[in-house]
Amino acid sequence: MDARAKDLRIEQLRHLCRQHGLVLTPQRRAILQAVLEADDHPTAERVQAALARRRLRVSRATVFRTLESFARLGVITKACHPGSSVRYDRRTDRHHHLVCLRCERVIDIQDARLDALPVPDTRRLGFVVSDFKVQLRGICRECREQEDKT
Amino acid sequence: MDARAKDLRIEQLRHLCRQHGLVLTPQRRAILQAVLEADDHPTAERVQAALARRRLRVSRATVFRTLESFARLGVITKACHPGSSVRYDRRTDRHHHLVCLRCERVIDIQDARLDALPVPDTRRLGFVVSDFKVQLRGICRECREQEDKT
DNA sequence: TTAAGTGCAAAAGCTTTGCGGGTAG
DNA sequence: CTACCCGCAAAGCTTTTGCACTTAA
Repeated sequence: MDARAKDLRIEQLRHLCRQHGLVLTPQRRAILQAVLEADDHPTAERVQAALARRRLRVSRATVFRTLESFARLGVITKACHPGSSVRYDRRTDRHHHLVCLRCERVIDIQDARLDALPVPDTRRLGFVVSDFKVQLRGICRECREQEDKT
Repeated sequence: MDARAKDLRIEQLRHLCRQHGLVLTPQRRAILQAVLEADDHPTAERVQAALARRRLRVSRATVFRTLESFARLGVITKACHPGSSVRYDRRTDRHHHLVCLRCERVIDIQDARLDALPVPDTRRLGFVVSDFKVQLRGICRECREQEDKT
């Protein structure tokens, strides 16, 4: 993600914080930056590790609390995945995911034809759809190469 | 799920076990039955609770191990979801999900037009797609009603 | 019979919570 | 000033592991 886009997102965060009576602390800013720099749908733990690499110590509790509140604010989203720890996605725009069933990696893809899919009517279920996402499930390159060796 | 369909799935499990040198133990059979009877993409813990309701005591470790190996065998699948514990799906056929962003509930839907989606070419990424699934994200009826109260 | 599976208990990993002290606005 | 936020540490979940005992085929 380029610097310009990152600045915009920080600006957006500043706005949302003001709007919701939250303080834009250095920790919050750093956590958002770390997520924006990750393209691998990181867990809280990986976000903390990325901060540590930059010599920023932020407590584990703060990382968890902050990511959760960012997701509530809509600055970032939660990625759906088959594993067992929450993963966050820096993207809030429409895109789709390749999900590796072996290593549980999640890879972003863009595809105009998928964006145009016909959203079914879910009103009779009382479910209000705000967005959609296509998951293409399969095996990633790395996992296939690993397999070939055995 | 009707009795006939359940029997077929147990038969399928027997086959797969034989094929992979696994023993079809009473625990494994009971765990599969419990998953087949659940329509809510249960966690390991909920599967164990369902067994307990039927007065079947199966250790936690066995439930975890077994669900994991069922998913590897392809008797059941793992559901992708935004939360923090693994959830299993009794369905192995193509279908789609409504995901509630508030309570993280996952609801199955069937839709022929979604089934007919144009799958993009991911070969240049080295990713081999075996299946796909559409996630419609939004807020479920229960969560909206809850919200209206406040 | 005997390889494979299970239960148990402990360890390991993930997430939340309560609280006292610190800080932005 | 004052509400909000952070770090810490402990508690609460979820999942895995090692090992001795049991059992299905």
